[in-house]
Amino acid sequence: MIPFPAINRLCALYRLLCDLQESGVERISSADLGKKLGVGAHNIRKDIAFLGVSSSSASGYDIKGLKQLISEKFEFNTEKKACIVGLGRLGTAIMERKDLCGGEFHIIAGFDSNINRLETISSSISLYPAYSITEVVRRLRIELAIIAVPACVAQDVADKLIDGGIKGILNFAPVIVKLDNKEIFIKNMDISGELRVLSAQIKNSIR
Amino acid sequence: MIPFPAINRLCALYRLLCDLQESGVERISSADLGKKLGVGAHNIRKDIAFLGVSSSSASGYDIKGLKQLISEKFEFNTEKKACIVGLGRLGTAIMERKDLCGGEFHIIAGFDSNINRLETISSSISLYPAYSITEVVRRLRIELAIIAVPACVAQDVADKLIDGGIKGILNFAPVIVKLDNKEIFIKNMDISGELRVLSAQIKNSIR
DNA sequence: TATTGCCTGTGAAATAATTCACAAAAATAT
DNA sequence: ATATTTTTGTGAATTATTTCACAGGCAATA
Ligand SMILES: NC(=O)c1ccc[n+]([C@@H]2O[C@H](COP(=O)([O-])OP(=O)(O)OC[C@H]3O[C@@H](n4cnc5c(N)ncnc54)[C@H](O)[C@@H]3O)[C@@H](O)[C@H]2O)c1
Ligand SMILES: NC(=O)c1ccc[n+]([C@@H]2O[C@H](COP(=O)([O-])OP(=O)(O)OC[C@H]3O[C@@H](n4cnc5c(N)ncnc54)[C@H](O)[C@@H]3O)[C@@H](O)[C@H]2O)c1
Repeated sequence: MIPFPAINRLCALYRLLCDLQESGVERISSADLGKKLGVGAHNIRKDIAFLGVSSSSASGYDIKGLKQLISEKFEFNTEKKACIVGLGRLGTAIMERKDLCGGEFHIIAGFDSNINRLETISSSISLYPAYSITEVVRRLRIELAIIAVPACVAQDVADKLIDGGIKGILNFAPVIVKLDNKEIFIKNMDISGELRVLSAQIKNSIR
Repeated sequence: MIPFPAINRLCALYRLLCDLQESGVERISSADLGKKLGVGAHNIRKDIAFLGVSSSSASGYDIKGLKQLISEKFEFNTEKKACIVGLGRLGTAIMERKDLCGGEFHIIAGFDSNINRLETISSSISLYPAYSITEVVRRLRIELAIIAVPACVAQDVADKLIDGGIKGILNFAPVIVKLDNKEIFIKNMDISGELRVLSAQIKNSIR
C-alpha cells in the first residue's frame, strides 16, 4: 500500500516523464527529476522504490521504462470512463477539453437537472437528465465523476453517483461532501477555498 | 508557525463555521465539527490550539468567536485583490463567479494575450493585454493570481506575475510552475492530473 | 452549593513521512 | 584492466503529524 503523498508525486512524475519523452529525452537522473518537480532526489528514489523494482544504473532512469512501470502499477494504460454533473459555465468548459475526451480518460456522459439547458448544449458527449444519474452510471460502468453543480445540491448528486457505483469524485462545489465508504475517493477543488488557503499561507509566513 | 495541514483544515473549518452561522447555529462541539469535516475531534482541537488561545467551556465553541479568531489569525477580514490570466473558457467561467467579486476576494483585473478576445468580453472587471501583467500587478498591488492559460506559457506568465510582486498563485495549467522564492505560494489545480491521482488511489486501494 | 456529566486544552505516545548516509552497481575514464 | 565517477536502492535517523489520555474547567441539575 503506497502512501498518499507518494501516489501524488508519482502521478506528477508520470506527467513529467510524458513531457520529457515527447521532447526526445531518453534518460534522466533522480536529481534532475527532483529539480523539475521541486522535490528532493531522495524523495524521488523512495517513491520509485514503492513501485517495487530494483534495476540500478549509473546513468539515471530510462524514461520509457519508468513510465511503463508507473503506468502498470496504477493501470494508467486502460481507459477510464468519466462523467460530468452540472453543465453550467464550469461544467461545459471542462467538458470541451480535448485532453479529457480520449486517451487516458473519456468523458462519456453529462448530466443536468435543467432539461431546457440540455437541449441548448451541442456536444458529441451524450447528455442525460439529472434524475437518471444512478441508472446511467451503473449501466455504463462509469468510474469517475466531476461535480460542477451549486453547493446546495452537491451532496445529493454525490449520493446518487455513489448509488450508481462511482469510484472517484472531483468536486468543484464549495462544500465538504460526506462519504462513508472508504473505497470511494474524493478530491475537493474549491477555488475560493484554495484562494483562502493561499492567503492564510501568505499571512502565516510573515514573521 | 502553523503547519500546512493545519492551515488547510482551519480554512475548511472557517467555511463550515460561516455556513453554520448562516443557518442559525451558535455553538458546536469539536466532536460535531469533526464529524462534519470528516476529521477526528482531537485534530480539530489541536488545530484550534495553534491559534493560541484557551477559553475552555463545557458547551463547545462559540461559532462567532471562533470564526473571528481564525479570521484575525489569517487576516480574512481584509479584502484581497486578485487577477485572472487567460480569459478562455475556464478563465471567463471563473471571472463571472459572484463569490470571487466582492467580500473576501476581489478580482480586479483580467489579462489575455489575444487583444481581439479582450474586446469581445463584456465584463465589469478591467481587462488588460498580457504584456502589461507585471506593470498592472505592481501598480494595483494585486496579491493573488489565477492562471488559466495553455500549459506552454504558464511558466512565462508566472514569472511576469512574480516580477510584479504577486504573493500567491492558483494554477490551472497542467505543468509544475517553478518558483525559487519561498515567500510565494502556489497551488496546482490540474484537473486531468487529479483524475489520474483518483484513479491511482482506486487501483492502490484494491487488495 | 454540592454533584454529576460534558467538553476543552495539552503534554506525551504513536504513527507517518521525509531526509540522510552509504554500500553496491554501472558507466566512464585512464 | 583498473581506477574513478556517477547514480541508484534502502535501512536507519530525523522530523512532522496525528492520535491518545486525562486533568481541569464549565454548565446544568437538584
Ligand atoms: N477548461 C477546463 O475546464 C480545463 C480543464 C483542465 C485543464 N485546463 C487548463 O486550463 C488552461 C486554460 O483552459 P481553457 O479551456 O480556458 O483554454 P482556452 O484555450 O479556452 O483559453 C486559454 C486563453 O489563454 C490565452 N492566452 C494564451 N497565451 C497567453 C499568454 N501568454 N498570456 C495571457 N493569456 C494567454 C488565450 O488567448 C486564451 O484566451 C489550460 O492550461 C488547460 O489545460 C482547463
Ligand atoms: N465557475 C467557476 O469557475 C467556479 C469557481 C468556483 C466555484 N465554482 C463552483 O462550481 C459549481 C458550478 O459553477 P458554475 O459557475 O458552473 O455554476 P452554474 O450555475 O453556471 O452551473 C450549475 C449547473 O448545475 C445544474 N444543476 C443544478 N442542480 C442540479 C442537480 N441537482 N443535478 C444536476 N445538475 C444540476 C444547473 O442547471 C446548472 O446548469 C458551483 O458549486 C460553484 O460554486 C465554480
